[in-house]
Amino acid sequence: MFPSFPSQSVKQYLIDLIRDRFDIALTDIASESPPRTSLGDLAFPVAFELAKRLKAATGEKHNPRQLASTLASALEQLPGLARVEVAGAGYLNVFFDRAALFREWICTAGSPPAAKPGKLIVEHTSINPNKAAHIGHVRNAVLGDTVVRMLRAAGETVEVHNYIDNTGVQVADVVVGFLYLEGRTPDVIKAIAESESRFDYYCWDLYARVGAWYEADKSRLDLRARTLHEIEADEGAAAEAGEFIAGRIVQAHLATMARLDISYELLARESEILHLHFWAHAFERLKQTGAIVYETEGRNRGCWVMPSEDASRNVEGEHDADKIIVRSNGTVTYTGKDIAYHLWKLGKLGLDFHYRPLAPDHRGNQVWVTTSRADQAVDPHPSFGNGTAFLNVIDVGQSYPQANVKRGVMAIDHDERVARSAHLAYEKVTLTPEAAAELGVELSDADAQRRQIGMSGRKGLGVKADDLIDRLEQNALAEVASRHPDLNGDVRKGIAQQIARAALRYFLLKFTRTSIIAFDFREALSFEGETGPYLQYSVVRARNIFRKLGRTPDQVLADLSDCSAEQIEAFFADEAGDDLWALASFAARLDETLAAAAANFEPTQVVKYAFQLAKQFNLFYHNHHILSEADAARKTLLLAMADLVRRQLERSLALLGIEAPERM
RNA sequence: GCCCCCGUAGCUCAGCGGAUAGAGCAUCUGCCUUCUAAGCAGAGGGCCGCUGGUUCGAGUCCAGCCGGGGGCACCA
Repeated sequence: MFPSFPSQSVKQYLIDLIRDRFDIALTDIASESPPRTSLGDLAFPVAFELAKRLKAATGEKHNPRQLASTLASALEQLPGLARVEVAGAGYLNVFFDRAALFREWICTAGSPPAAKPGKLIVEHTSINPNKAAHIGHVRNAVLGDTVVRMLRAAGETVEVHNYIDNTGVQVADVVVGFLYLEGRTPDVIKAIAESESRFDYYCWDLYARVGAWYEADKSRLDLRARTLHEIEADEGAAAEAGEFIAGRIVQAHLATMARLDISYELLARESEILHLHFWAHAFERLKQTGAIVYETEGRNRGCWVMPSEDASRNVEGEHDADKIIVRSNGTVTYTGKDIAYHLWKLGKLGLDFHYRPLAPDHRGNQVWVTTSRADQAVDPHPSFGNGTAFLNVIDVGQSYPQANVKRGVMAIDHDERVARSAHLAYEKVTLTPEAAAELGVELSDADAQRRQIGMSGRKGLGVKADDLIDRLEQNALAEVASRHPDLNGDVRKGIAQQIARAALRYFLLKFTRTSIIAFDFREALSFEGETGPYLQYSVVRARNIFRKLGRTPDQVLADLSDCSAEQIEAFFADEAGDDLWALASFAARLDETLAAAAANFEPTQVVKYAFQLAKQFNLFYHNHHILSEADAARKTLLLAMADLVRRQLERSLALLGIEAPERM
């Protein structure tokens, strides 16, 4: 148990009360936070709803205010409440027993939530392994990683996958660049990787050059097709080069993500899905269940298609709503392969990968990667797959194929737990014209008129993740050095890294998933205002109070038993006491915030809560100089407040993948 | 043509059907001999795109429209 607001128990009591008194069955009732603390801790507009339901049931009109008043007198019997008031046109405002709740919050130490059944498989990052990661990829990874942290904190078992498309067009393009544009052999590519300090940056540039090279002579696209085929068949120099390049770039991506405290349990590679014939198995299943049908006539003649739920949408001359899974030439589409992969995720394929260990991650946890070679397989390995649902963090542009994948999987396994599977779609990161200019991009007139410019790996246009993190760390280091000249270099560097990580993660999470982020350097590089470092700073301030005091929070909290209920009551009594209570009770609302955020897969809700809590804490810090407080009991209570908020703030930050340094 | 997302302060964005719509940035004004000013306080700034509808109550739900972005392959 962590400190929490007892809104659920009050709500349930009201539901029962209404059922007994009025014979009206409400499954859930709305509650809200009153606009001011003086109006109470919880408000229920339930009397309005009740009046409506009573009128529908009996035909009689009821005054909401009167109903609220009836409910209020009954509700006051509930232990833990100080009083209940009726306000406005019929609001039921509940006031908690502050002294009792505060003592409870201070004493609840916190333990993990009860484990929920099943296993969620979260796939995120999944960057094409052919070039350095850019800020858009980082949004994906930070979002996915944060959702994983939230789900785990909410009691879910989560397995984290990073899908490696090592046999796709993008890898093929870089292979074409090395083999044909630059005329390298696989051995020379390996030598370049050794001599270049940033192989991923080299590939970034090369990929852009290949795009222009195709553009200059379209017949070169034949090389892409040939290379892609060789990679898929695992033959020749192209396959060797592709395997090497993808492997190296994946290492670079893992290193970049480690800087943001992001890691994975399994890297699932597309090459295995091909070589281990996942599709052949899935094909049989899909045919058996009738999920796909063979077309003998019409536009899709000779194809296996997944019929649209709504056949009327197949209009002559328009796009076909049926999704082709196997082409008339017998080859399978991406959607088909992805259905096979997702059937594996749910343990419904009847086939498994082989696994081999990769290096441990930055926290020392073993990372595994799939392999198609039985001789490379290492046993024992953790049990991968067999999930009850999958969650895919993929940008919103993939909504249509993702919907088709889920449809295909559900056709075979329509378990309600599987139905929880979802595409966690998020919008892209674009560049402001200013940011593009700073990257040295020449804008066309049309682009200059726009408010945002899309990033393009193909054009080499984008903010590289490591460049941005470097700048953040550099700026943070300069700030730390000026504030703490006494600290040694390594400590300063460590603090700067924590600050940089917080700034970037917070920046990417403060926008809701559906909001396009127009990347602006000034905003992203800021450490002031609504930023990650602001939150860290709040925690550091709270810790500094105890450091200066020379006692630990536990020692101080032991003193709390010396405080009488009357003293705590008095502490929260007057107008200033209302403000103190507002802070304490807001700090107790993390769990309900987390529950809502996890249910919506929306980290922004935690972000806004944490920022709000930090802001309120900073005001408290400013208004109450704790260490100079003369009244011993009051000082103890102020310290207890500071520690309660600090604990909840640190928990909130941990959900966001942010740690507060000891000093900053 | 169909589908999805967005439209809220000068800018960037929050806002579970509920009480007087908020924050950061920017502008202006105060506050460092104190537990760190990466901070705090204050001021100005809003037909919540438009029009209807549902509701005791709509920025929030529904319909239509306007504007911006994305999607609708025998590509991935």
